[in-house]
Amino acid sequence: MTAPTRSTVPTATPQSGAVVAVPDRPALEGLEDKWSQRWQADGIYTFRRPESREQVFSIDTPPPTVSGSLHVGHVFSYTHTDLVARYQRMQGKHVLYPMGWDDNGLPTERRVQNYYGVRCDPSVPYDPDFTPPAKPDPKRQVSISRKNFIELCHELTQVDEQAFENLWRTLGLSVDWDNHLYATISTDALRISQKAFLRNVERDEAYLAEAPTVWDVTFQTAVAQAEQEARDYPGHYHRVAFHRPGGEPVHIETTRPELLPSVCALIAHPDDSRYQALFGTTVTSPVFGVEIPVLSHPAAEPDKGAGIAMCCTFGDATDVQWWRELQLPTRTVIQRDGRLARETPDWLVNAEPYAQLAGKTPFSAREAMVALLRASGDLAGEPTPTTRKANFYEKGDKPLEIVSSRQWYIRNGGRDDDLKQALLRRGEELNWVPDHMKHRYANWVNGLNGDWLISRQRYFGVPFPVWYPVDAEGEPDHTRPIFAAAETLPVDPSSDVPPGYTEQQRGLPGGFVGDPDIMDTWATSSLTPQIVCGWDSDPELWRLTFPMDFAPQAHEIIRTWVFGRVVRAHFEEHHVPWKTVAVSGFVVDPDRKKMSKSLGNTIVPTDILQRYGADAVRWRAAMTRPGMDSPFEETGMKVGRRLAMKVLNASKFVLGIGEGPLGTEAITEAVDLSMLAGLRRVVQRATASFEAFDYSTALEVAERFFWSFCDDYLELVKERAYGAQGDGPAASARAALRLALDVQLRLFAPFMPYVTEEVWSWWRDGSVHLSRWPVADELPGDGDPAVLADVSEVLMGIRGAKSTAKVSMKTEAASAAVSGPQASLERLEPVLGDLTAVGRIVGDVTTTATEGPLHVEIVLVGQ
RNA sequence: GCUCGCGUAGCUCAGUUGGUUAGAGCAGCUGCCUUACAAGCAGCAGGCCAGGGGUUCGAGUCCCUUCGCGAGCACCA
Repeated sequence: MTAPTRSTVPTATPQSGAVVAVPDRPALEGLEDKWSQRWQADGIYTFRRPESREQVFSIDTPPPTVSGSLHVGHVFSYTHTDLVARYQRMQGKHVLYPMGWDDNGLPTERRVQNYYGVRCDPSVPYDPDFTPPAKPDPKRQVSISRKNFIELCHELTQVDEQAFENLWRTLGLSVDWDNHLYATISTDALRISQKAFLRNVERDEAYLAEAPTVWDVTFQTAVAQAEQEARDYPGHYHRVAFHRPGGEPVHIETTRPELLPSVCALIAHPDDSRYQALFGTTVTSPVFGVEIPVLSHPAAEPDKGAGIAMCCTFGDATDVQWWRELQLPTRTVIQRDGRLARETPDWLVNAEPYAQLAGKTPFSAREAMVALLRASGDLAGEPTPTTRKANFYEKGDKPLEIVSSRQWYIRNGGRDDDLKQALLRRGEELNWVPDHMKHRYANWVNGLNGDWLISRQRYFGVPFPVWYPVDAEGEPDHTRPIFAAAETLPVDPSSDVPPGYTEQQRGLPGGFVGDPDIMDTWATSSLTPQIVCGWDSDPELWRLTFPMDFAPQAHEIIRTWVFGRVVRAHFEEHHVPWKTVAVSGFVVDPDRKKMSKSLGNTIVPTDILQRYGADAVRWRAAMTRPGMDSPFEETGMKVGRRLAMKVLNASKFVLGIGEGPLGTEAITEAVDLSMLAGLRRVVQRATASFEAFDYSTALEVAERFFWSFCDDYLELVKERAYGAQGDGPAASARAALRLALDVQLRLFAPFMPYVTEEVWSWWRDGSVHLSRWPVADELPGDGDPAVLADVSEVLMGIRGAKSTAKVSMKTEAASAAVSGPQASLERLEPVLGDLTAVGRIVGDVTTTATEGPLHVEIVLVGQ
C-alpha cells in the first residue's frame, strides 16, 4: 500500500532498539503550535499524484463564507470531514483535501459596506488614490466606484481568510494548504464559471429571459428559489367590492389592497357555482374604475378567501401563473425599490386617487388605499387581522416582491419533467450519509417551480461574459448577445471589449454595452468539483480525482450547493459529481434552539479551542454522528480532554516500563494474547465503521477498549512487566503493551492528531498520520478474549470488596475464594499470578466450580 | 397539507439481521494520596425503552395507531 512518495515507511511492529524519549511531565499545552508547524514544514498533507484513480480519495470541501463568522457548528462539521480524510490517508489513499474560501457575492459586499463605511455606486469614477474613511459612519456611507469597491472586497477577504486558515490549522484539518487552496473570486474560479456558463448557453441549458422575477427590494436584486424562506408575516384581510355593470358588488378578499391599481382580472374556479354567471363578464375595480374580466382557472381555490381572487401583476406565484396562462396584461405598480410607481399608470380610468399612493412603500400605500376604499364605500366591514406566510430572501427583512426583469437562467427541471426525472435519478445514484437525507434532495427537486435564476444585480462576483449590441436608438439589443471567446476568459464586460468593437463604442448607438450583472455565488460554487479537480486546466488531475469521492456539508445547503453541483455535473459530465454525500447536523444551544448571533448564544470557536485543546474539541465533534443535531455543552470537551491526557499518561507508563524483546514472538502469556485478541476485534469494527463513514462508532469502540486497557489490563500486568514473575513473563507483557499502544495510537490518530503525534514522536520515526491504519493481522489471533473478561470480572470483585470495606486498594488480602463455571476457572488458572499481584492477595487463592456466575470473596488482612 | 427524523437513567447518547439480567459517559452518592495519571482511581445507586394495540416461543428492536419534539418542502386570495 505504501506510496513511493511517503516520507517514512511505517512498520507494523515497533522497531527493535528504537530510542524512547518520554518527557517527565507530558502536557497537552502547546501541541497544536508545535505539530501544525511541523506538519506544514514536512508537507505531511501534500497531495502527490499516484498512477491510478483508485489510489486517490478526493474531497469536495465546502468553501466557507469568509465574510461570515465561524461557529462551533462549522468546527464540528469540518472536523467530521477531517476524520474521514485522515482515515483514508492512513489507508494509503492519496487524499486530495482542498480548502476554498467563498468570498464573492453579497455577504462580502455587506461586510465591506459596514467595515469601511462605503457603498458601491457604479456611476462614480474610479479613484486610484482612494482610502476608506478612518472612522466608518454607518449612516453616511461614502459612495465609491465599482472598481474601488471591489478592491476593498479583495482587501478585506484577505484578512478574513487568514483568520479562517489559522483556526483550521489549529483545529488540525489535514488540508493541503500549499497546493489546493482556492477562492471563489479567484481567476480560476472566474474562468471556470464563465466557461461553464458559455457551454451551458451553447447547449441551450442556460438562457436569458424577460420574466416575472422574485425580487428583494432592499438589495435590489433578483433572488433564486433556493435563497427564499417562508416566514410568518402579520397582515389583514380586506373585503373589497368590485362592481358589475349594473352596480352590484362582487366581493373579494385580499391582504394586499395596495395592489388594486395593478389588478388585471378576477378569477374563480371553473366549477364554483357561485361565480358561474360572472365568467366572461367584466367588473370595474373600486376607486380606479378599471374594467377587468372575470375569468375561470382551476388554480383558484373555492375555500380560500371569498373563493374569487384578484389577479395582480404580481402579487404572488399564482398571479404569475394566471398572467401567463390566461395571457393577461402586465400592469406593474411595484418598482424595483419596492415602492409604488411615482408616475400614474396610464390604464387607470380614475387616475386622480393614485396620487395618494404614488411613491409610497407598500406599507404606507396600504393605509392610503384603505382610506380611499373607505371613502368610496368599497371596503366591506373592517380589516381582520391574520398571520400569513410570506417569502423572504434569507438575508433580507422585507417580503419579496415579484417584478418583471431580464435574467439569466440555468435549466434545472423546474419547467421540464424529463430533466427533473433525470436529476432525481442522479440523487438516487449517490451514497447519502446518513441515508435519509436523500429525501430532502428529492423533496426539493420535486418542489421546483421554475428554472435556476443565476444573475444578480450586484457588483462583487463573477460577471457574465456577455455584451449586447446597441441599436441606432441607443437601446441594447438583448436578443443578440455577444459572447466572449473561450480563450479570452475570464473577461469583465464592463472593462473588456467584445470582438470587433473598440472601447470608444461603449454605450453608443451602433456600439455595445456589457452585461451589468454578476452570477450568484451558487453559480460558481456549483462548480467546485471542476475548480478543485482541474477541469479545464489539468487533465491528469481531472482523471485522478473526478468524479470525486466525498462531498461533506451541512444540511441547509442540500438545495443550493448539493443540487447545484449535481445539475452542473449532469450537464457537463453526464455523471454525478461524487460517490458519497455526507450531511452533518447543527450544533444547537442547550435549550435546543438553533444558535444564532441575534440570540447571543453563539460560542466562539477560538475560545473553546484554547480552553480545551484541539484534540478535545475534535473528540466532542466526533461523538456526534453524521446528520445529528447536537446540543453544545462544555462537559463533552472536558471528557475529550481527559481522554487526551490519558493517552499521554498511559503512553508514558507503557514506554517507561523498560526495554525488552519486541515483536509478537515474545507474547506468550494467555492474558496478553487475550487482550490482543480483543484489540483485533476492535480494529475490525473500527475499520468497518470508518468504511461506512461512521466515525463515531470507530471512536467509540477504540475508546471503550482503551479505558479497559488502562483500568484493567495495565493494572493487571504492571507487576509482571516490571519483572515480578521473571524475564519471560515480563517480556510477554512488555511486548504486548507496546504492540497494543502502537495499534491504539493509530486508531486514535484521526480523532486526536496532536496527542497521538506527540506520543508517536517519543519512540517512532515519521508521522503517525502517514503510518498505516492498523489491520487485524498485525495482532496475534490465537488469544481467547474470554480470559481478560473473566479476569476483569474477578478484579472487579476484589476492588468491590475493598471499596465496600472503605479501604485503600493497596490493602492486602489474606485469602481469596473464587467460584464460578469450570471453564472460567480454567481460563483464570494461568493468570492467578497477575491477579494476586494486583489484588495484593498475600495468602491462598482457592477455586470452586459452581453453576452460578463468576464470583470472588476476599478476606482482608486483620479482619 | 406532504415528507423525513426523533422519543431509552436527572442530562447527552449507544443498543447490529428480533435472542439470557437494557449499556456508556456526564451529573449524583460512597470511598481511596494506588510510584502513568487527584484535571486521577475504585465502587454504588439510578430505566413501565412516550402511550395503546398487534405479529412472535420471545419485541427497546418488526407492523398498526395515538401523542409529543425537531427538521425539510409546499401553500400563503
